[in-house]
Amino acid sequence: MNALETFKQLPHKTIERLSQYRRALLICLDNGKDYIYSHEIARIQHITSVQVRRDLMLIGYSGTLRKGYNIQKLIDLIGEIIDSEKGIKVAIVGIGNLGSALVNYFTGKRYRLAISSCFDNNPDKIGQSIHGVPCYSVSDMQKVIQNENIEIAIITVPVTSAQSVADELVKAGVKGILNYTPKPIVVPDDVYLEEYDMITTLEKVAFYVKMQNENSENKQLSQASN
Amino acid sequence: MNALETFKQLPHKTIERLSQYRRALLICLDNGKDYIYSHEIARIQHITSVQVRRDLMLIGYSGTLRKGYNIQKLIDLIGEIIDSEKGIKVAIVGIGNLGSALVNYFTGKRYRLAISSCFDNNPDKIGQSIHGVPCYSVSDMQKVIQNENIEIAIITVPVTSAQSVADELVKAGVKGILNYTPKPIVVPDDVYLEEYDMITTLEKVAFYVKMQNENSENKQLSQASN
DNA sequence: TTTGCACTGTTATTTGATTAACAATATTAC
DNA sequence: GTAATATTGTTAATCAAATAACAGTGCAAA
Repeated sequence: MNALETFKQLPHKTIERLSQYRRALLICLDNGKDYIYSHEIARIQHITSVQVRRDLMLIGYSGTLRKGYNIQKLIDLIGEIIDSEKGIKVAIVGIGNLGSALVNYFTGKRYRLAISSCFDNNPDKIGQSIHGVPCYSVSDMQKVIQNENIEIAIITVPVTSAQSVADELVKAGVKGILNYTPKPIVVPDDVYLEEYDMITTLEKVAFYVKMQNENSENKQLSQASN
Repeated sequence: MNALETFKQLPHKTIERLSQYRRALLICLDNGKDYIYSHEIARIQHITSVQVRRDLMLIGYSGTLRKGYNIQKLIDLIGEIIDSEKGIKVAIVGIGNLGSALVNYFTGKRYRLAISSCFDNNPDKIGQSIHGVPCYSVSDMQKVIQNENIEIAIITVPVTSAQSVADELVKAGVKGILNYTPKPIVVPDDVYLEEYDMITTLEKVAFYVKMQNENSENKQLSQASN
């Protein structure tokens, strides 16, 4: 089995962690560090060192016994796995607060992912530059995406237009979509879709906080009755 | 085992889906629908109907054969599970674009979760109201959180101050933290922590897009050689 | 009736991810 | 040189989640 086949079968969670390892490693490199132990990476990421070693085993990287992993080499290998050689262009559709936050987040970083265009309906924004990224009208979206060869789109429009925007993006030929609206969208199988819903996450936190509160109330009650 | 114990053991993923079911159900209710089948819920959420029925089984809700689930009752039950009777107050720390987006997202909705305060260092923002939510100085954070009895905080500050903000929040007594900065933070065990990293998600999408591209290139190659 | 159908509800199986266990070995301390 | 130690690397076991299989049942149509 060649490298491509191996990488394709990496667990989804491992892919996520590799991205996180790399960011931690880049910081370590900046701090002048050359080698790092699995338990150091683990500590930064709040996971176990076994998990780290297992992930690195899966990508076929070997460290040096009692010396750890060569940071630069590991960064390079992770890059080989998750980056595209030619780079990938990303568009953001919907320049509200969330859209602006994302543009701001990503631009000027050293990633192989470039936010190359953004789209909105607001005439005040069309034609402007958002943190250095040109903003176009949504009506020009298909044209721009094809001309610029944009492969990934992030949807941050109001929930009501999420599906229609997604449909257009698919027509324009994007290969991956990241949907930040709270409504699930439908895309063909050959378009990779990732969805994230902030409300759900907050409600989840609230649930576990509630559970803990009820827990400690119960404890107090049972203590009082003793 | 009482209801509390049952709910506490629900799978994390089920909790997330319950939050999503409820939002879908509220929309159905607004549309004048009374009953809904598991496969209808499944279709909206892009999951299988078995998954839906299994989740509802876990929370002990029974539908009516050949009629489906009573939407209002199901909404109420989900509320009993994930909402706190008294409501929970939430603070947002860091009113950049992402912070504003979140305030905007949550306020005025019918959730039992209220964004009651936000915090920033920028003097232009302190004392102002952000989408109707008062903005205080970070230096007053502990005081405000305790006075207002805020239990959950969302961190959207620049990554460099994430940990120190978290430390203060813990000292102030929050029970749950949602960290949107790309760096993992450390909190005591009794504080529920949820972290989300947009860069990781985008890199993950990029990875799968890359895989698909290489896949189709290979296919073309092998077709060409035939 | 009674037969088929369209649902729900539950248990069993499979899959995916994490954790545990431990073998292998270079380095250090003595 | 030898024993102890700290590390990596791999396989085995466990845990969590999703899926499959199917039993149960009321309604509708014949």
